[in-house]
Amino acid sequence: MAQRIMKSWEMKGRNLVWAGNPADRKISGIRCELPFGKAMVCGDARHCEDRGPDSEVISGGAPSCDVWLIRSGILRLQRHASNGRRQILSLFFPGEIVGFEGEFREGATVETAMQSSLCSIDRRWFEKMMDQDHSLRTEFSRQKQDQIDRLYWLTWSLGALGPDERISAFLALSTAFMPYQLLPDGTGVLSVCLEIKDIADLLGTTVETISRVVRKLADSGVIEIRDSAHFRLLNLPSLTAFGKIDGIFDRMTIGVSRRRRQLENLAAIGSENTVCFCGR
Amino acid sequence: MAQRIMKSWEMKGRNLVWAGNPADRKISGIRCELPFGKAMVCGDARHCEDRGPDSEVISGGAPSCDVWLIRSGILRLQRHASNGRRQILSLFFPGEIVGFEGEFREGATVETAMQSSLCSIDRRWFEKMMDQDHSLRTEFSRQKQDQIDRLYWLTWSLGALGPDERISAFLALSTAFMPYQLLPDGTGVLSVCLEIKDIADLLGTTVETISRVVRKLADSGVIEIRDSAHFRLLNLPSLTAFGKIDGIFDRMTIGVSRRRRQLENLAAIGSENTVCFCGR
DNA sequence: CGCTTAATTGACACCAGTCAATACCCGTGG
DNA sequence: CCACGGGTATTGACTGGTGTCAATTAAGCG
Repeated sequence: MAQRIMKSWEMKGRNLVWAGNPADRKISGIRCELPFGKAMVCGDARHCEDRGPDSEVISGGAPSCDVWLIRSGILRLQRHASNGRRQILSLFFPGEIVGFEGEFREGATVETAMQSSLCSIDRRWFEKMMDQDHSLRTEFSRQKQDQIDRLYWLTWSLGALGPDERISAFLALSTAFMPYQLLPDGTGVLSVCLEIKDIADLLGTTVETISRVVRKLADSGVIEIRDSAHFRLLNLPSLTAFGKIDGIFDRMTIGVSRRRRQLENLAAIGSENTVCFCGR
Repeated sequence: MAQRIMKSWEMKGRNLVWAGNPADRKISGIRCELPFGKAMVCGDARHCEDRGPDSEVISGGAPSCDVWLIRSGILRLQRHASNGRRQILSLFFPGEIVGFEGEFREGATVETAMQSSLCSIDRRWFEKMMDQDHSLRTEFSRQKQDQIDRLYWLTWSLGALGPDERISAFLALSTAFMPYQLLPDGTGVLSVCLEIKDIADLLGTTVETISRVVRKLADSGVIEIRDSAHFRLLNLPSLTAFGKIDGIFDRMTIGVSRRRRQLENLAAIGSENTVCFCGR
């Protein structure tokens, strides 16, 4: 079974949907929703979009009239420097809402980092709901806080850690937001679904350095390289230790995991027993 | 007059209060308040504290039962790495509220970066107000957004820019949150009220590099070094250009400036015509 | 005036980015 | 089935910037 899944990943290449939620397709094209506390944010199928990788979602200056809910995939917030360098400031994950409050200033853009399914929500309506519904506010500010935590980590590791430590930490964190197939022996196979260039630009380093560091990690027996996009993590604890995220791993991943689980449950049980507010 | 003020800065050294608001002392020891929209957050004098530099305000893991309003001074959010390196993740300025929502995780601490006046607010009460008062929510989320913008800038410049560019940008930005005395000829004298070490740890570099870069800037005629804490900025536009903050300078400083102005006005006009909710 | 501390300057080394060459993967076409 | 080509990943050689360490100078303070 694990073999079969691996196979499908290999066949589809980098841009894949989450493994383990075949039910995902059940709601595709019908309705996309997200429970926020007791409330439910949704838009109907007309406002769902499947985007290929590197598709622009929010462009710098222009204030979009829509807010976006990520159903699947990963978005990146990036900014280009005049020297041609690009820095990815943040990644956004399924269940998160982006584009509310003009959070993205001139020069910064939000794009899909892989094939993603997005759902547009009317901004006005969302604002109204935010003001009325306490549980929505709670969930939203929790999201915000998660994003800030990630940003804190990135800032900290860019400023205080070396590329090798950052990469180790990222690999460890990836187990929470990329396909990670646990094996019987406790190790697991990580399927990197981001382009290496994106990872390099996120971690403030280069693809060459990543390649070197990954090889060094393999040589020291912490990971095993299956191919350029699949690593078997032999020693996750030492990755987290070397990456200096011992104490904050859970805190940084719990939100993303929870939201993903919610989306999966939603797909599985259907939406008959949930309240649904719609922005259209 | 400008001379007199300079003198007083020199005499008091690094740890000074904002110049230009002598009225500040009027409310000291009586009451500290901050207008949030129509509402007003305040605590009475018993809950105001003057802290010297390097005083711990919020310590990592332990959840404080209080929220803090900064009346004057600057706080720093920092995190220590095991290699002894420290990264400052964010600075907080007068008018800002810190400590709400367990924003600061284990390992991270909030300390005063200079002499600061803080006002403690009851957490429960603040939560209640946040839920009831729309204008307070608006102001608070605006603050949050400002902080995130600053964090974005820091992340971006740590990842994509060199130390010299970061330092130039920081000098330019400093004109908005440190004493900056405009001179008739359009230049101005910046009084750096943070320790150099703090700046180094914020910008992910070292005091030596800062010293070298500052000298290079002086040699190229962009700034003039009066003493180690006072620089005359001869060419602010070229600082912002070299620091790559042309388009975002206003956006990054307007919030801090506005809040400072509000505090000054408040001190000047007194509080007789403002509504006051008190957390105690 | 001398002590302590911070700021500056200098010398050095090394990490990591840059550029270039090679190897690898994968699809195409013969 | 193999040969070929385009693109990506990897490896290598090199260099420059920047952190590190140490020495000097300046500043603050009793």
